[in-house]
Amino acid sequence: MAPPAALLWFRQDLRLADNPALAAARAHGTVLPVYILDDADRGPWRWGAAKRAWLHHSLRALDHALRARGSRLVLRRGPAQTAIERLIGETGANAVFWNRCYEPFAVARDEALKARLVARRVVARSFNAGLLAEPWDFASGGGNPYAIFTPFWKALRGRIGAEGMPASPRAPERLPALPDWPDSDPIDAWALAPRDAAGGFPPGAAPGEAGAQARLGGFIDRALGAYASMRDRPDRDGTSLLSPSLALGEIGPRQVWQAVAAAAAAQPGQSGAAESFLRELGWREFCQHLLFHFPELPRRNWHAAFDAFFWRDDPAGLKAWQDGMTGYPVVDAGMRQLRRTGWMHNRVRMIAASFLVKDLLVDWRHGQAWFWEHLVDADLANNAASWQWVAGSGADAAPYFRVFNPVLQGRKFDPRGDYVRRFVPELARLPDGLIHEPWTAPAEALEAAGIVLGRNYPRPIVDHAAARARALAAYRAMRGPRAED
DNA sequence: TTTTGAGTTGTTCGA
DNA sequence: GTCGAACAACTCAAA
Repeated sequence: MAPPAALLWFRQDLRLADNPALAAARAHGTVLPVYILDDADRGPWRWGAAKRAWLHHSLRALDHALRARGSRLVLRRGPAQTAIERLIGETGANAVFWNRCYEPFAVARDEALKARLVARRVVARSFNAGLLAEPWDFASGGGNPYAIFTPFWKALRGRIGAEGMPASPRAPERLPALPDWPDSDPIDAWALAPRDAAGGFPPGAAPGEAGAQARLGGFIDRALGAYASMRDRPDRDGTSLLSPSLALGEIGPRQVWQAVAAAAAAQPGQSGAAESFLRELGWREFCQHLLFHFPELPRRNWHAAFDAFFWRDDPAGLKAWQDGMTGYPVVDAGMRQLRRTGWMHNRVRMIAASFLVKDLLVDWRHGQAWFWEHLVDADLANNAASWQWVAGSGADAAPYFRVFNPVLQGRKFDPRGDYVRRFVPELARLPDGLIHEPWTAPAEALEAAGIVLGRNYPRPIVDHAAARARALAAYRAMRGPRAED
């Protein structure tokens, strides 16, 4: 009789290397790799279209890699607990291994599942593959979760510096096949990548573990040295573009850390750049930390004072923002990059988010929902924490009076307008000096560029100076009642 | 317990 | 054109 199988439940860890649950499953016995499409568990935070499309290709890549090792990926859908118990019944598996997820629903679900499995005498063990440090790993001196990034980062950075990074398990070379494979859903039946979403990925990024590794290596060779300055330039390929891979665990933060730290050690001139990059990994950790300790983060203002904020109901403005038709070129370029590629440069995310929240005074949750649907790297913690950061309602957030000026930001970070030209082609023929504010262009310049404002490119839907003043007034009004106490 | 220093990413205004 | 200050208080983290 064949030894009982260990179920390896893939979740947001779609890789074979640096996968402690896989290593444990393999040590236990024959491995049954399974992925469960758990929409039923996720409530309102079912993954959006862009991420589902990425997931489709990532699962195919994972199955391919498993088959190259003599195994395969079994696909099931439904509530995870039902799917897992059914698989145990079908195969006689006596163990389940997984790497932890930290969204509130996942924590609750996995805890309940573990208790249930243990009661049935099934081994259930979980591991950390997704974070440098887990949310319960450390707290501030007072015992509270960190709420400010810098002390959080000092503590995390200091610990890794002192203790080093635990070694990552390697990808197994072979994974023995089961004598009988349980049924698997055909992936096409899941319709994760409908035709109109296909192909819309950022150039240079490829789904799957191998794609993530290639991207990391290329980034370190090509862009790490200049990261500190070039990371802010949407017109350059200066970022790692690893966010979609990190979001699904095609690569883990420890792998990224180790590779970047090794590059910095080999070339000491890069250590400053490497530190600034590692800091961004730190922000990812911080966001996870915040969500874990404040599960309401995607729904409620972290600063309760913002519950009294007066958001405008502006469907037309929201639609113009979503469509990349605000009349502010850098905002429109970003929003169109998002629709077309499923990704937006970080600097432009801030500019576009600031525009929605401060220039239009639209509730940050509307922006959060749009990003959730359209980002291939959608991550509940990053998305919620970052929108609240921009809105000013979040932990360690931008001060309310910090309102991005889309013209100045465009001139500063896209100085030649190359980024705008790529995504807003109707402006491509405007000279560099006018491309971030076409409404100020002389009539002959517009004519020469083939632009008729209001016809083939919109006039600004709000006047930024007036919108800024309105935003500051709205924030003052929010604070006002407290001042009278 | 109290105190002290500090806090990702900006903009505008006036000297 | 450049520079520093104001913008607003508040809460967190650590001593």
